Amino acid sequence: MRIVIADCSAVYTGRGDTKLGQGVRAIIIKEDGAVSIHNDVGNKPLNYMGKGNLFTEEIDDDGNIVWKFDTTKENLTLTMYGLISDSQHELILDDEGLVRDGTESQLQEWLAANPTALGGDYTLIKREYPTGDGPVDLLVQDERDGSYVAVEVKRVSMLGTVGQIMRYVAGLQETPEFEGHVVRGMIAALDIRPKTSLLAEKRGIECVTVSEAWRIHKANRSLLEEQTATPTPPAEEEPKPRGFLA
Amino acid sequence: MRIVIADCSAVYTGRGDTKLGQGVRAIIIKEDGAVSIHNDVGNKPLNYMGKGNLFTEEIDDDGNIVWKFDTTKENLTLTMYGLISDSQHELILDDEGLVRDGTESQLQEWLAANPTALGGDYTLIKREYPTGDGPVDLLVQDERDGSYVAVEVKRVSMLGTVGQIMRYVAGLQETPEFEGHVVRGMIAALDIRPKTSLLAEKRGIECVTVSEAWRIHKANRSLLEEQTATPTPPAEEEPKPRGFLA
DNA sequence: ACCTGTGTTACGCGG
DNA sequence: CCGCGTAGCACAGGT
Repeated sequence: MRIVIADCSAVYTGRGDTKLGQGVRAIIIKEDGAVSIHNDVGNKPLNYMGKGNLFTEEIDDDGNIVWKFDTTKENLTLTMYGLISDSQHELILDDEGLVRDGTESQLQEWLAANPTALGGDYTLIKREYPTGDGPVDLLVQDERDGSYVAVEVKRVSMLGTVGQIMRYVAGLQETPEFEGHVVRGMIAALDIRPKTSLLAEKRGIECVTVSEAWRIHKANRSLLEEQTATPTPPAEEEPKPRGFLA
Repeated sequence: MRIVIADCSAVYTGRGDTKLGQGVRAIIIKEDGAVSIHNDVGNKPLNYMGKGNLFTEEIDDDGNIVWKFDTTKENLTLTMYGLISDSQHELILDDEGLVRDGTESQLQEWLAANPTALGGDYTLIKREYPTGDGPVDLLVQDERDGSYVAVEVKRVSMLGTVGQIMRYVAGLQETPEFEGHVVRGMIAALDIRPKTSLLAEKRGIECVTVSEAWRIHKANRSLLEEQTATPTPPAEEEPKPRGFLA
């Protein structure tokens, strides 16, 4: 990783256009070619370019160093009027990398294995069920009346989720397989924003907050891990898809 | 800005949970307290914390330096097993900051002033029109048949836009003011993804790609700026919404 | 302080 | 390679 502190300005063209006036900033160039220009505020860089760009160095008419980072679609040009610091460091990456917990995919996995956590006698039809308008997170069947429910799983559910579900439900209702069947929409999330819940209600979409059940599940799970301490893998079998597809 | 290269590990809890194993990484602490931990790949930090956190330093039982960055809702703990480099730099920020061009809000402003660029005899009713399900970017009226059109403006329009419009149109159709009137939905964007365009079609939402007209508008605009060359402030006064400090 | 929407979102996963 | 959806999204702007 190369770290340069320099008095510089920058111009970017590509997905949008930006101009950055003169100032002293930190420029970070990573091993994979990714570059970012930081001021002394916030987490996001002012300008940046992903890996896979072509790096070139020139000197302009005024004797300033000009760095270019180009791809076929984007260009970042950095002009340096003065160099304050330039250092290189060898970073070592551990092979585990960053381990995340509590992601949406984990939530989805858990709900697929325990559909009753959705608050009814539900049976899983399929995860990532293709609706024709994109895949819905879970498709389940309500055993009480045989109706189908398209479930969108979220960590945090905001207004956009409602439109997303409306889209999926509309897609399913157009599918011949669901001719004559009732298809409803549902949001299952750790946190459903008040306005979202209101709007969902208006659109006939059921909202289920699963944070409490999830917390208990996680507690039990870590307890189990402690007790078993890897004598045998707990088999954690996922119920296999059923219904008309399979 | 303080830049530390160290052999370290990190634990984060808050919006999610993450664990970062031991490795040599770059730690950046900015003037406002924002901190980020970078490996040598990509633009995004492995771990980070926004400004406004409480920074504390301790020594653990093994003699390692432990840095904590805490807010009421989040905690980032960084343990350092070895220090490779530690430097401080004074960055200077120009008062212009980053100037963006081609943003969605500029697009919206332009289309509000030139609704015929939407490809018909349209008249602007209102920008950011409240639908009850959130404000729609533009509400225009089609002078040919008196129908109303809810326009969602995007730089790049993807599938989610369709659900967004469906939501707005549904919201408007429920409003008493539009009782008995036709309300349609429209996407106006520089780039509409093929699948998005297809789905929008299916849902009766019109798609207009305005990239060409926008390009011409921008060209004319910069030409105008050159000609006038600041004899009088071009009245074009933008309210000067400044970025970081204020 | 919370909610809402944009972003050169970045990034990973699937086709 | 592109499309699509998530993210500890970050961040700005409004209420």
